[in-house]
Amino acid sequence: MARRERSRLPAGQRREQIIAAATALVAERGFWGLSMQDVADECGLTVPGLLHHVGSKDGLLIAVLEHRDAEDRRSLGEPHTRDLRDLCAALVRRNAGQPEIVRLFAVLAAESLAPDHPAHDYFAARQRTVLESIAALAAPVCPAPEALAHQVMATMDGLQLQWLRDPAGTDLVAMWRAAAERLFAGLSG
Amino acid sequence: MARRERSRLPAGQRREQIIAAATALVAERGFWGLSMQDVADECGLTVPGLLHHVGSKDGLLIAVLEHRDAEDRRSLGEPHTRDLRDLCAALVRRNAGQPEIVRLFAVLAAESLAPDHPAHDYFAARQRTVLESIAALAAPVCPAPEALAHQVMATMDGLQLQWLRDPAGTDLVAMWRAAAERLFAGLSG
DNA sequence: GTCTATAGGACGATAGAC
DNA sequence: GTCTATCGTCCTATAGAC
Repeated sequence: MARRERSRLPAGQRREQIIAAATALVAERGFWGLSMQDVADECGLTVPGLLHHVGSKDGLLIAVLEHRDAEDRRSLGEPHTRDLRDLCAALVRRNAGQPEIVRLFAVLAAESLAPDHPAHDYFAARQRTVLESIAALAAPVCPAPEALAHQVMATMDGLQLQWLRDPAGTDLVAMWRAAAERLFAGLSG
Repeated sequence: MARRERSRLPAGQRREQIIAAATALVAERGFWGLSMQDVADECGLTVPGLLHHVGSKDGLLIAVLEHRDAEDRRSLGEPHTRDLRDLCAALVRRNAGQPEIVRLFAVLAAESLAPDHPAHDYFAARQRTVLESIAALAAPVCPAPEALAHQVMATMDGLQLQWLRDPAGTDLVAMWRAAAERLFAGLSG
């Protein structure tokens, strides 16, 4: 990566730029493999300049994840007002258009299994809420909503990994369509 | 981790010890997060002593993966002589007893999405062969064996991630049993 | 087969000037 | 808001003795 031009920016813009650069680099290398130097270079900053904005390397990761959450809330609306089948399809369609974000989550989800990873608690909480949301949506039409929730989440995560590993030879939306048919076959809804 | 006693060992035993230690540490931190110093400490060696056996850090990872492959071949027998449903159940049962190995693969599978990761090609090839094996087993009893293969692999990988994140609150074998019912419901076999 | 010694960097973070 | 300078630590890898 070439070092960019240096210039003075307002703090808000600079922060956005930093988060965008860090998102790409964390998706590529994970958190353990991320270097502040690379992020700084990408932004046309020195490392102390970068640290002025995010405080520490952990702070940078937290900023990235919080920014993602805000984006998600803005774009997805109220999940509990939708049908489970439609919600999943919409989610898959959206993910198919932003492989870099999907990769960010895939890499961090695995890396953060380690209890001392800075995103460990974040991903533990995320798993709980995702499973609960799916189960709540499935409850009216399924006799075992928790079991279905586990399977739905697993299928989405697993298919995404396959797709990220072979984006050219693989169609995420098509794979999900086929999988959903089996997943939702017996539902009364 | 405390530094162990130093002693001279035959090369074969030392290699096994190194691979065991590295397996645990890679599962914990991934490859980018692995340090040769930690592996050496765990084995009661200095870093140059460790490098004498594995050549380089990449060489250590390759040794770990090759050792896993050998173990798998020894323990699983000929996969194509079995029924798909039974094979999956056996695999899940086995994985439920070795969370550390499952974590090794989960972490490396995500990390190795990066094209310059030393295990990138390994995991790309692995995905191809796993999908082909499942599809071959499914072909006699399923009209769309490739689609089923994607879904079976995705479900196993995804459930394993959920289980690793919450081993106490989650039962891998039970989750798979419930999922398999939906997965294999319409099969003619 | 294992060591000591060391090269040669990269790392995250801080202090303080501007 | 960004810099220079620097600290102390960690890293992989090599050379050569034993």
